[in-house]
Amino acid sequence: MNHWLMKSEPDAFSIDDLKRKKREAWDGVRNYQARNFMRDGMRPGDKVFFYHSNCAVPGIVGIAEVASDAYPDPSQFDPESKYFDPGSSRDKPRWMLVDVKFVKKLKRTISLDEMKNDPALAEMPLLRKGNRLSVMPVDAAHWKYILALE
DNA sequence: GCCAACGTTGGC
DNA sequence: GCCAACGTTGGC
Repeated sequence: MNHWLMKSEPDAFSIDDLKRKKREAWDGVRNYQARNFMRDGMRPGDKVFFYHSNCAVPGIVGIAEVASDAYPDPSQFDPESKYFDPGSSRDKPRWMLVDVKFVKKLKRTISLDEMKNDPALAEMPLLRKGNRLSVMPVDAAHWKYILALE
């Protein structure tokens, strides 16, 4: 089983939104590397750190679980959607997504600041300078370590 | 709101 | 295939 981290802006979709809806199609990813992680790396049952970005205290706020295999992101075909991609087609869909389901909220936010200041986490992809990926893998060791911080 | 660090696009 | 221009992400 693999572990992941997925970013979301809480103003757009927060951990509380996922808790309320229980399950959500993770649409709108328009980065090839992030797509490849979802398409090629994720399997149902994989665990996910839910990360809030672009907010007062960015950090890990909860845990989710991959709830489907990857399938074409419907929003790429919808001209009304802001995620519409005229370069994609139903024959050859460019963008894939997975469903994720709510597992739990952490008792507290494991903030980006805290992780940045922890030498044990220095090698996390999340903390690499300039990393803007919204979907990325998490080492099993880092996963375990962060859970213990809660 | 600013801007650094990217990724993508398109002219050549 | 290079690279300048442009758009986006996301911390601050």
